[in-house]
Amino acid sequence: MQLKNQVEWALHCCSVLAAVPEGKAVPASVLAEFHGVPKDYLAKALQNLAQAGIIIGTLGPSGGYRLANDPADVSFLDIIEAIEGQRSTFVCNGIRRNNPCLTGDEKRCTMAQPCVVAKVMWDADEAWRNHLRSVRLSDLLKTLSDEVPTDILDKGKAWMLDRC
Amino acid sequence: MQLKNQVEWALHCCSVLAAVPEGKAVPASVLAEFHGVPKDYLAKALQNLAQAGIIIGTLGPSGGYRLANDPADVSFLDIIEAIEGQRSTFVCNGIRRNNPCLTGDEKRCTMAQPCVVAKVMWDADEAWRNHLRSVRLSDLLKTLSDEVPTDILDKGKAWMLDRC
DNA sequence: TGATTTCGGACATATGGTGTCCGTAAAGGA
DNA sequence: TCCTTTACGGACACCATATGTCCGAAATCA
Repeated sequence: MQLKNQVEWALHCCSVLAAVPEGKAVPASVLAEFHGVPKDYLAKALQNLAQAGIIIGTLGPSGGYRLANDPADVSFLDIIEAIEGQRSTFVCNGIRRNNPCLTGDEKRCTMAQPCVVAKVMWDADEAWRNHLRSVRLSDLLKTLSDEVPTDILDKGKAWMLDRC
Repeated sequence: MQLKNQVEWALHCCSVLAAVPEGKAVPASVLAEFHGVPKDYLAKALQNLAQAGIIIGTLGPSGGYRLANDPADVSFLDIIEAIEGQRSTFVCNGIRRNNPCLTGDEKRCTMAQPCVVAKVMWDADEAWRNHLRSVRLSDLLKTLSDEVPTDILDKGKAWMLDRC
């Protein structure tokens, strides 16, 4: 069980878009070159982010992507769910139903209430999501400015502004 | 991103083994029929559980599987990791390294400290695991005896004892 | 000895992640 | 108006993994 590589790309791309001056649009090709990932495949991930309303794509020269909302309003979970979908990591196939020593009525009675195994798994998923919901892009930017040398951060920004 | 079906099967199998009288061994074929899943593929999952030291397999007639430890000492996480492995759901491919506007020295400096994006993701994984670590097979048995009608539970136990 | 069981490997198939390519439409500049 | 740039959407190929099946070997017990 493993998240797609696109999740890592999407998180880093959103981090970049949050750091870029408001109004500037960054083309997918620039984001791809900056992160060293295949442009066409990254484009798919960016399309998903756009469909989820996290970023906005504009056409034509000087077009590209920009954040749709304030970085404080975008959580890690928003970005991850835009790429991975919202379904839980655990799917209950209801194998209780296959119990060979139950009558039809008893099966219906059993299946009427949720599976206790599934409930534990779904609670764990909820703990995972709660943590990811609590971290916003603004928090990420703050941590970055605290932990990464200023000149390296500025170098990246300058490189980015130079081509959008 | 989705857990294997084998995880569901393994959890339900361990639940059954925890409910069976001590000393009794349940063959893989019986567990497969009880849950209505393919025997040969379930056998692979049970082998993983055995290698992880969660269950013990004994050969020959009247052989089969039994729990290796007290149900209070077996967590959901133990079972899941035996099937899925222990690696985190998020893998950091270090795309920071690909930043095209950094010198070799600056890349080394950047990569020296952990990626802040990855740290958030790993913390979320840890929250997931902490919840699964906190739930034991004994808790599951207790919930089952609370929420499932006694006659249905007994019917299953009788069916199981009848063939092992 | 023969039946039963786990164990381990080999193999086939299905599904989904990864990556590429192409045509279309929209936007801006010459 | 024409050309370039961009996002958008679909189609396709490739590959890793999940799923499922089969077989032989070794161990155990009647």
